[in-house]
Amino acid sequence: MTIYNFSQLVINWYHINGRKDLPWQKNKTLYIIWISEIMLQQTTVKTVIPYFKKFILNFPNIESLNNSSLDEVLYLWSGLGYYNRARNIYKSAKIITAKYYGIFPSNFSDVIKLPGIGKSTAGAILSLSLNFFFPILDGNVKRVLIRYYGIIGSLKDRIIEKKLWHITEIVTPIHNTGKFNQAMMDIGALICLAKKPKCEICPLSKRCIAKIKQKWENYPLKNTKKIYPIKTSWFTLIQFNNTLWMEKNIEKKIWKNLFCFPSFDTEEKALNWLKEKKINTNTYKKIKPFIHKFSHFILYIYPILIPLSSCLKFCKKNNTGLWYDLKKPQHIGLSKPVQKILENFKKNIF
DNA sequence: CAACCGTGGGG
DNA sequence: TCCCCAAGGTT
Repeated sequence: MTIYNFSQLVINWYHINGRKDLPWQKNKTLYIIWISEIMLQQTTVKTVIPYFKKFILNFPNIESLNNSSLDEVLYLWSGLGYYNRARNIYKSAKIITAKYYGIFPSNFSDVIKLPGIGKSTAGAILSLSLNFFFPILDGNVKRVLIRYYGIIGSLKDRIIEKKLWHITEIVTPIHNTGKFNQAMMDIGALICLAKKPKCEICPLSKRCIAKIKQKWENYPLKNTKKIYPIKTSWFTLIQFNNTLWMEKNIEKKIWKNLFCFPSFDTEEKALNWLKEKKINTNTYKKIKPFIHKFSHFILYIYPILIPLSSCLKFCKKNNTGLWYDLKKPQHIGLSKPVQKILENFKKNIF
């Protein structure tokens, strides 16, 4: 099959079956596509949609982002994960304002220099928004190509990665690049599923090597599974009336710049810290522990509740602590476990 | 360059 | 329940 036929099959399929009504497809400006592409990194469409709508409503353009605070951006990102993406969007808004007069750049070398934008995302932004000729290589495209061409290997293999880039550069058409790229992602997300692909409705099944060999499970080869370490964290919920004490994660790598309860990897450290702050540790109440799974480790969270009868002053470097008001929540970034604890607290479960 | 960076959901 | 995966990029 010629390359022309490959891209033509994909584009023809797109005209009938492709997704054209996603929230970021109504007005495909560089800004809209940029935000959506960042949100969609390693995240499903279903999860992204409500976050995207809320984000665009609050930040309709680069200027609004530039005039905002990082806390406000992280507030709208809370629960979505991979918070570096939000920090990079904020950084990018500053860069775009300073370097490009507030207008999102439209040439590849400028776009890819922005933090959080790699080769594939840069290509996606420019092709989906402006129909520029740039190939992409996301998880969807990788899976479609690796099956269609019957490539033996793991997605983590650098050589496979390079080979796939070479192929996507060849199959991507010069015209209708935007439609083609969208179609490849649609086929990957709706048909060429990781598990149980729907080959019977796939426009590429006729010459797909994985389909012909009846071995889609082997494309791509599965990675050897890793054992994830287990870590523990004691969350100290210091309560005064309707407020809880929180501190911004500065030095911690995880949940950086988000707010969290003072946390310690052992109960002893938590108790010592409380004693340092002259808080009576005889009255604290243990709350049911729960597990939070990350992509690379498992965290056992042990919340302990310490009600105060009078408000204490805490010192935190750079004034990055605050009394979180449950009745009038500050706009700050919160991780999922912290959000869950706050919800339970509001429901009076503790 | 392998490890790091979150979270939700499907099978 | 458990395991794997999902529109990646950075260090």
